[in-house]
Amino acid sequence: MTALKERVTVADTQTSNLQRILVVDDESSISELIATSLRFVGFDVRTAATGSQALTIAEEFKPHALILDVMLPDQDGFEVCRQLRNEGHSVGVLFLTAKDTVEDKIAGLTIGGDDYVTKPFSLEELVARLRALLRRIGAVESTVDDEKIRFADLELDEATHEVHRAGNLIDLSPTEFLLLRYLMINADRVVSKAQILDHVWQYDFRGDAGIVETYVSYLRKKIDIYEPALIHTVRGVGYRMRIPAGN
Amino acid sequence: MTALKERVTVADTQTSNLQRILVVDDESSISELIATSLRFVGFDVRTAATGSQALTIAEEFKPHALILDVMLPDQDGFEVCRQLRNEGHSVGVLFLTAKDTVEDKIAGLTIGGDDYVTKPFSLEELVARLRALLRRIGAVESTVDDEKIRFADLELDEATHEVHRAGNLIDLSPTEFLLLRYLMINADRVVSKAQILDHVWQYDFRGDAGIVETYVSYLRKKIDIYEPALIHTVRGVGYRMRIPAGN
DNA sequence: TACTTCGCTGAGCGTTTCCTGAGAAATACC
DNA sequence: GGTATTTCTCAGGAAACGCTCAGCGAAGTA
Repeated sequence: MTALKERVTVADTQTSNLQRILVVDDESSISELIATSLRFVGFDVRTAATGSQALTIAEEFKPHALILDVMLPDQDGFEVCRQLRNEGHSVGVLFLTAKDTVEDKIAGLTIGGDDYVTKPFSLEELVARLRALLRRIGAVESTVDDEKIRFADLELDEATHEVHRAGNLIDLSPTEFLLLRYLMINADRVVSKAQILDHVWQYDFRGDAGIVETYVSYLRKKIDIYEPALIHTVRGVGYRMRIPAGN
Repeated sequence: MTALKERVTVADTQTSNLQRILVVDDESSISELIATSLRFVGFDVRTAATGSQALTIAEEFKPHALILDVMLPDQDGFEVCRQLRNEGHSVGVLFLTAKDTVEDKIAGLTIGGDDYVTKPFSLEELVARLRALLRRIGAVESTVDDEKIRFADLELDEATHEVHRAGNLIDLSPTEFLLLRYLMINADRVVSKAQILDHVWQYDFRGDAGIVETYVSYLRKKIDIYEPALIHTVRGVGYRMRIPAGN
């Protein structure tokens, strides 16, 4: 599951064999952000701004999963979900909620394999959660993908949130975990600090790109105390995971 | 009986080899909640809102068991049960009752292998009771399942409600028991506090997720006074049962 | 070599997350 | 009816985390 494999050119035909995701949010900036990101990693994406629009599009698009804001102008996300399922569609739903959404609105969401992500989120996390959801509801073609990403002697397990290097368990904070995940997915490619910021940090982060340096530093102290070093900086460009060549 | 084995992709065909459960409740929110949850753990589920509808569906669906509200708009659950059995169907029935249902209505229910659960219930409990019922009436293909869940030197017996660690009997309250059960079923995976709340607590619980922390604390004081500690918190994500690696 | 830019990392601080004890309220038990 | 158990809330404190900043070193440039 490398980035290269994911970077498929998405034909906008109905009959692609990609996983179809319907993104529903009334803020177009949000839905476009998500849509662009999902298309880039190989999903077939449509967007809707209202609940009724979502139902109409779902009718013919037949998405494998929905990313659904709970706050919509016409009806709330739960209602959309209910109607959709009453019509027999068995889609997974990833709800988007504000951080301060009253807890009892969220109650029960995780029962059927659905999940929720609070705004503001980071794209890495959103995609990871979406993939986990698709796996759970069985919409993925049983890839041997056992929820693990590997590079060299590094192993990152999405289900347990564990990272091992050369057999040793490594303890990472949530942000460190997301950063490492992003680097590993893009192994052998250079990723800029701006890219990292856009994917790993929440989309409303307004800080300096210098924080990436700090977190790369943290990571190196945890995973590159082993030989050989895997995280390499490409001066003036960004960072790159790679196995150093013999020379 | 691990969570992974339960996480079967549910084909929506009539002729699956899954256990068939008919859920009968006039509140669609309840029946949908139950149906979703049961489908997720690998049952083939149908729902009905009235007694007569239940009889009609049972005719062709031939469920292995019913989950049946005793309060239905047209006739009461016992009557539905009686009619069904007069027609020769030998299904197990798990009744749903309000907490204040007069005891003598419930009396005698458990004689024929049936059982009842009071509303509001927790999904963990409902599923556990349903499984026990299916075992009793012999509808389950005699899995070697001896009603015990084991993890490391922990042993949880569903039949006796007893928990042992390293041979020592451990006394748990009902909620502690359910929580431990949920953690053990999902051993080696991270479960979020939201997931725990949705599965272990009653569906009408409207409190803070902080209560999960409290109960995890109780559990630790009872089962993790032994070495090694099995309940681990994954900061920012949730909890996880695991045997600490040697290193 | 001297200068400048870029990146690395340790220190510090405010915030969040988590743990746990104490006590009130509800429930079950005798 | 009274007692014990259980459930739940709350709040203090400890630890982890996210982030900023500043100083230092390394890499590029003239």
